[in-house]
Amino acid sequence: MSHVSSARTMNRLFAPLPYTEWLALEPELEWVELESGAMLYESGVVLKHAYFPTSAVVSLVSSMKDGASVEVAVVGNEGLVGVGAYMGGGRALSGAVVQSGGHALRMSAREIAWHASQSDAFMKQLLCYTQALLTHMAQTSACNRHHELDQQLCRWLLLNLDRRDGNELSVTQERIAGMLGVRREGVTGAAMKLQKAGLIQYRRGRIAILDRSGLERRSCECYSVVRQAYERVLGGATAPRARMTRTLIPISQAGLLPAIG
Amino acid sequence: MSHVSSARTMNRLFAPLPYTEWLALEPELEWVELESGAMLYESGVVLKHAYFPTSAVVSLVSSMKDGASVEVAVVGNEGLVGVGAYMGGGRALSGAVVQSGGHALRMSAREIAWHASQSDAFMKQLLCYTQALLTHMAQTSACNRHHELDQQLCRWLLLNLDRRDGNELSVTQERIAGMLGVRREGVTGAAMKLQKAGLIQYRRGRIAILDRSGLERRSCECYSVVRQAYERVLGGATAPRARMTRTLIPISQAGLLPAIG
DNA sequence: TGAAGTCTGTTCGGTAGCGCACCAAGGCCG
DNA sequence: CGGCCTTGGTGCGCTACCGAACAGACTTCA
Repeated sequence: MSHVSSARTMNRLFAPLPYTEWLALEPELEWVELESGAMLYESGVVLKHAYFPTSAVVSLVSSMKDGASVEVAVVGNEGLVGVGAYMGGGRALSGAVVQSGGHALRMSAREIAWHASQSDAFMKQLLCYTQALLTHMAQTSACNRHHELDQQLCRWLLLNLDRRDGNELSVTQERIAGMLGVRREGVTGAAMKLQKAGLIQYRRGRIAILDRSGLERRSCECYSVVRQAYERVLGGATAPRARMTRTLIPISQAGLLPAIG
Repeated sequence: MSHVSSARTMNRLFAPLPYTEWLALEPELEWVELESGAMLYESGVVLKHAYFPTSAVVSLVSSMKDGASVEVAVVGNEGLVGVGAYMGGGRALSGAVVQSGGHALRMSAREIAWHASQSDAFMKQLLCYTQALLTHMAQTSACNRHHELDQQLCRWLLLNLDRRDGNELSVTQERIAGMLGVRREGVTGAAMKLQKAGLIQYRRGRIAILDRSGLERRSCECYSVVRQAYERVLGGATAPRARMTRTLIPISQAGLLPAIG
């Protein structure tokens, strides 16, 4: 697995670690491929692993008995899925669904708890991320309550775009509806508004973003609040992923990424 | 301040600490009185203190530019307000409003960060609480989206009751509306439903709970999910506060608690 | 006792989103 | 090619909640 040695640059939590501490973590990391739509775990279960997405994007979802659900946060290569693994209890605080297929590094819950307790630098990274996650969740909650559907859709698209390559998302309106906690028809309506405004283009499970800054303008304040929360906590080198990776050589990822979808 | 020595039993986070670690923390704790309605801090500011409520109850609130707001969690003597103080960044992730007046212990942000890094047991308590808080926030978010106002009101009343003495809350409908992120009139309607059902009695800024188990039945699942999250993480000794304190000698608190309201 | 302020109850029109049912258009596969 | 499944677009009645305005009731304090 020669990929693992480059993992440090592919999940941003690892980047600031001293080299010696990285060496201790590396043997515990395992590459996994996450398929779009897969459920990593359900709320409340005992966590076996924590996942550090590299190219994948994962949604944290809170769901009710009757099947209704809402996304409470999104995780890309700036964070990890399964914070419960090092916070005690070791249980999942919400469900985790792969929003957009790709790769991740995973570490067993036991190992991550152990290494967090041993390495101050690693723990600091985990805690900083968790704090940003709290902000993310709080803002999402307020946004769901007060803002209109098309604004929420803008926020959702932007937060997902920032965690992916390219300017297209492979997602059905049905899935988005589940994340925003509304009906599919509602998303249809909101998406059409954005399409008529020339911001996006929708075609059967694929959304192409035509005007990103237009989306940002149309979005509510929540997007930038959340984004700033991550930037503040993770340091300056946190430009949106799309911008970051555009300057990378795509070949290094060609071997990792199958057709996105 | 002879009260401080009893603080260990009055905020549950301290209870499980080894005695020697408690001795290290105690000198840093300061009693403060929190007045109902006071804002401890606003979202995003640099935290000066973290607060460990004893008899007070504090709401964590996410608010938008236009003044709209939602409560994302409630904190009583099972937790602390200002988790950002030990998570890096040191900034408030949300606003904090005193929901119900009373007392709290506070510690400077610097000291709490320092002691958390020094004491594994203390850090464990903090992290366990933070995990429960995450669950609380996730569930609240889903509840706000999917459940009806009178169910949400039940949840809100119960979560606040569990963190207070007695079976009365001193709170205006206006304030509740701000917490649930709805209009005051909506709360009036929901409260009247509950009153007609014989569950509560409302009179000008005071709600008396007439039938607690009825409220629990009428509430959505969210109340019990949240409550179990705290019980699981904080250990078995986490009966609702109302039940717990009914068996305590009230004299020890008479000196602390002014007229509630 | 009276006036001012606070809190709750009520009304009325407007609207965003729900639930349901149905159709139309891709895309997939035999 | 034709059938099937998935996905997206539409219409319609309904309900919960919004926005604003106002009246009544309780509390406080002069």
